[in-house]
Amino acid sequence: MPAAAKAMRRKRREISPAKRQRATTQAGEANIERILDAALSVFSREGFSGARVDAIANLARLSKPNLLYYFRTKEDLYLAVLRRMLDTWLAPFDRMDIGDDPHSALQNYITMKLMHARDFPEASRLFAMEIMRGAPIIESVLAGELKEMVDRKVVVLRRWMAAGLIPKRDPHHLIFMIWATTQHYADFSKQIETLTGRTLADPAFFASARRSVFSAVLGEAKKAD
Amino acid sequence: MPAAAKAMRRKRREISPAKRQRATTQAGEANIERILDAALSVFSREGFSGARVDAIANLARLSKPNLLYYFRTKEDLYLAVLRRMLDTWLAPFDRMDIGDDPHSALQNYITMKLMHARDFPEASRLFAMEIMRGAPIIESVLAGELKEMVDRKVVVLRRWMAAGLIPKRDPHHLIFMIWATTQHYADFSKQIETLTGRTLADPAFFASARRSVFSAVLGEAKKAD
DNA sequence: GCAAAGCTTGATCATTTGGTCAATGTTGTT
DNA sequence: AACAACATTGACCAAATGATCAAGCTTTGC
Repeated sequence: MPAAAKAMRRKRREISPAKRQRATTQAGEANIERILDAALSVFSREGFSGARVDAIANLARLSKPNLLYYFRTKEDLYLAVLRRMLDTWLAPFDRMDIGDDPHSALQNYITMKLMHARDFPEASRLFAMEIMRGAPIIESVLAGELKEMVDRKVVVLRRWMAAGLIPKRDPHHLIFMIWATTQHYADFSKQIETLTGRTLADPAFFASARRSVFSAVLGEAKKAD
Repeated sequence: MPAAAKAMRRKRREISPAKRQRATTQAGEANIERILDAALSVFSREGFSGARVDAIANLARLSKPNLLYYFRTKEDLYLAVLRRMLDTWLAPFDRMDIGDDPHSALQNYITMKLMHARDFPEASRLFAMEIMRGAPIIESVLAGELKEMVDRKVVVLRRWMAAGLIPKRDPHHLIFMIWATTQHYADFSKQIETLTGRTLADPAFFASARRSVFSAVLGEAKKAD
């Protein structure tokens, strides 16, 4: 392959809505699902460069050329996985303030994030890796969609604080604290398990982690829960 | 190279004390320093597989074979970088309780961790990546050295809590919270900068981040500072 | 001044790996 | 049945990349 063509293909691509790969048959749909699952698993562990298309194909019980039939390039596949992950990542945040009082809104969000960390640690790790790489792919999402959401939440949080409903803090740091603490249980689960011998899968451990984050975010001694 | 020999070389190696690479001349020493710096930079961004020896060599202003003269293999280099990083990572934690009252001990540690996040974000990211990969290399350090340290700290924290000097919490979660929140500012700096337009390099932002972590860990409204 | 030890490099290998392609199989539709 | 669209694969390619090596260059110690 001529170097120029390759460079063209490798040109940074933004995350855009559809561009769905092939798939018409029901078998095809199922394959795509399996590929995306496998890809998430491998990418989140090995990173983009470390992931081998071959390994993903095997995990999805497909031959390599067959995988490449559904996703033309490794990068296309990576994009698809990222896009899918972003949806589940952004949705709960967007839904945060819907109703209720500040306390339950925050508690619900934290609980949801922790459940997410417990049930989809790979997605969390993939996100972390992408950010650590400098977010070359999802930069636009961060600066666009996510920033708008955050700006909105900041307004809400300030309102709550002004009304004395939650402790006064810098709203940005508050948000980062929730993200940092909850995602930590997914991203560093290996370390946590080595040090404590426990996992979020253990309900008692989940509960204590939840309480810990609650008290950090909402202040001391919420007897609730 | 025969596949068997390569497999042998790639066999998992533990982190052991010395095994210093070459270097006797002062020029050699300087080169090794430059190589390690460059390697940290590249590894922390691209991961082990994504990092190209060539790129590291260039960054260190050396030819690729010259770099390989100092570190026989890419893996040797990765090990050396990890080992060096672990030292600066573990030391402050080990020093945490030396004197003073609980509050200043924790405050000092948090401040130190935040400074570390500000000044050596690459080291933090490398650590994060290694853990997310499943810690294949530093597993033994986690289970050995680090676990012992943590166990000791947990005892101290419990004592402080029993004496009513700091709020009662699960000590493990407290430690994780400090790590998660402080390292978040290094590992996710890209996201933070995109969302807030600010960096820990900004003293005001550093101070507010510090305050945020303080109040999360030590409870509300420490009027100090 | 000179040998020995350390350092540097251009050229070159061997392997890995993302990606292609032609040929073949399978499924669904009329 | 037969045609078309979709799916699958073995064989293969070209580029990237970790690693080697012989030959030359510097520095150090005596």
